Amino acid sequence: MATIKDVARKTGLSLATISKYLNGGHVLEENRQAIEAAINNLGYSVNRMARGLKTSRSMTVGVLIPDLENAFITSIVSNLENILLQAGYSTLICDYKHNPVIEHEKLAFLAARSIDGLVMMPLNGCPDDLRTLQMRHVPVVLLDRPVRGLTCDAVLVKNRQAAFGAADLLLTAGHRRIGFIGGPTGIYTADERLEGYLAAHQAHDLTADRQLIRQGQYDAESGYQLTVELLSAADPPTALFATNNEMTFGAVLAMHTLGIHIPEDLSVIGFDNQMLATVHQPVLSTVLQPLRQIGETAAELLLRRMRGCLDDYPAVHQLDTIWLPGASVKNLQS
Amino acid sequence: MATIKDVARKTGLSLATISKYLNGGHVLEENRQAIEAAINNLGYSVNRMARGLKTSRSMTVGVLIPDLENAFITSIVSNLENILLQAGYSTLICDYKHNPVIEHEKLAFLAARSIDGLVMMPLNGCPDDLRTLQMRHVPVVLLDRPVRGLTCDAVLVKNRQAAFGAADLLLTAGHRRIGFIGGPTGIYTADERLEGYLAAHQAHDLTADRQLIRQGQYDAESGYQLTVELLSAADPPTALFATNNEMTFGAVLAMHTLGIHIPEDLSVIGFDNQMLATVHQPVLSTVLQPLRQIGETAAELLLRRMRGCLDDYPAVHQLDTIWLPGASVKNLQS
DNA sequence: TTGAAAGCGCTAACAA
DNA sequence: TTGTTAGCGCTTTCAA
Repeated sequence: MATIKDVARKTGLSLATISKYLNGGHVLEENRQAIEAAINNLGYSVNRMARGLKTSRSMTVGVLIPDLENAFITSIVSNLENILLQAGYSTLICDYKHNPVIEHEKLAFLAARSIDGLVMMPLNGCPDDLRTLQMRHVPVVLLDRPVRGLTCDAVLVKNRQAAFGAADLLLTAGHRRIGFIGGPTGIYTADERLEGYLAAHQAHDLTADRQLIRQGQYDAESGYQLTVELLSAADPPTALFATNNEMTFGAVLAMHTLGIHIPEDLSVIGFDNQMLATVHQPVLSTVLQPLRQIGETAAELLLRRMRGCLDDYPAVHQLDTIWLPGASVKNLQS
Repeated sequence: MATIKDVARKTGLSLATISKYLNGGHVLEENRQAIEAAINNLGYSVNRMARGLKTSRSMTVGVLIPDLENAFITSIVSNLENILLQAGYSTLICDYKHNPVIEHEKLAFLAARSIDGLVMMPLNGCPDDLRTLQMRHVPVVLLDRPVRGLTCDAVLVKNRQAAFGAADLLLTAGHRRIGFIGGPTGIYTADERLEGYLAAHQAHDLTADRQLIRQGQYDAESGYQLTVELLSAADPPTALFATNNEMTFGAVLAMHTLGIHIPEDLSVIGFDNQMLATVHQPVLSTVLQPLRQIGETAAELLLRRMRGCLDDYPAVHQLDTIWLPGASVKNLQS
């Protein structure tokens, strides 16, 4: 592989001049041409490791996510990557498979990789590890949820508002028994979504039957299981709100297994699973997160921080969700 | 950040000894303990860029795929990553969005990143770029399809056999007009799958009606479009075989839009889209690719090559597909 | 605008 | 088993 030395030799200029050119410095026009010719001729390209060693910047951003097989997540990552790449950064994507042990390991892995920044969708979040990173001036942007006890930039969505909207829509359609398939207590998004559901009931001067509120692990299995439980109970709901991507999948699977027709037998609102929503018959009314906007917001925030701008630190963006209107809600009034 | 020098100073040993320890060399027991103590104490970790500069290995593998939002692909990547990570490699994942221009750009990007190996699911494949990489002794493993005119390791599946099986199943069930939703001519997997379909007809002493064979862009839009065309033709098929992940999605969407019932009105066999297949009512009989096995086979092959073993070069693995039995095929005989 | 030279942190001869 | 040393390719003072 050609090095900067070869370019210097070929052009008769010094290392310093070539380096200056490479880094956008000013060089005499005729030298510029000579350098460019030599570079093309030799097929030279900068050795990133040498540069990184010298500058102690890797031009790499770590991306830590719970699942690489979830289109909801990878869509965000794809948008992130686009923008970071344009700014000259590579992304080192790691997947912790919803496992807090792996989460910690991969965070250590990324930290040892001398990343210049980190975007993370946390489970536990490993606040100590993140704090260490921040102390080394590696900016961190959280996705989807904050980490308790950690001051940090974050890009979130308006979970409460979204869940309120969904429940309100069902209540307004005359439903009084609305099953809620939620995530684990203590998980930020799960708590927020449940609050929104409860607040909608209050707004209608109603109290939700606690029996209708079921909480699982935010995975397809518990979505399935809880739906079966809810629907086979003595006094089943007339509507169901599944509150994340996986649980929506599990819930729909359960309804199919039970031979339940949507929306004749049961009205349904889903969350995030756009593919399922559109392919479902009828189309599933669904709360969608603004994946593109989440990715772009996070990327731009991180880039700003990596440039050293801490103006609005900590910035917590709360984005609006998107309503995908379907035909899975039956109006009981009409 | 602590360096190897700090560890040397703290232990009173030389740089070389520390380096040897770091790289698995033998060191006196008491020195070992001293080194480990110092490392913990200082929070030392190897500077990858310095090491890479010296060894000219980045311990990074490039992964170039057409789409990061496709669970069929990211599932392979996830399995790949697992194994490579265990072997100490990071993966640099790039997504070219089914765009040959971006494909070329990202390949250049990866090449400039001094990757130690490349796993690629090609569109054009950029044989010249890949050849350049190979000449630099960067091993390349192709996924899903070979690149014309390039000698290269590859991990493929038995497309012909899978398509033969699907068509044979429909023919055996008494179907004589089987719509084929295929990919573009010239694309390896598309050609192979079409051949399998045709061969099954031959095996039944039948000739497929050319009107029933439609070829699109392997995307959801053409899957939708071609299905609409096929079903609104004068003499529509009684069965349909969609031959990739996206087209299966498009086809199912089209049937729903047209109000066609599966399998009463039309028998259907899909490809790859496991989520859709299982959530569909009834479950869609589907050809699945062995995602885990593909990822693992590719990772192990690449690791072997990166270790310098070229024993069986070029190795072309042809893996068996998996049959997901559903209830979407109606038997016309009974 | 250009050049000389030091040194980033590490590995790998080679010598002891 | 341990230590000395050169140098990987680059950036960046500092001086010219």
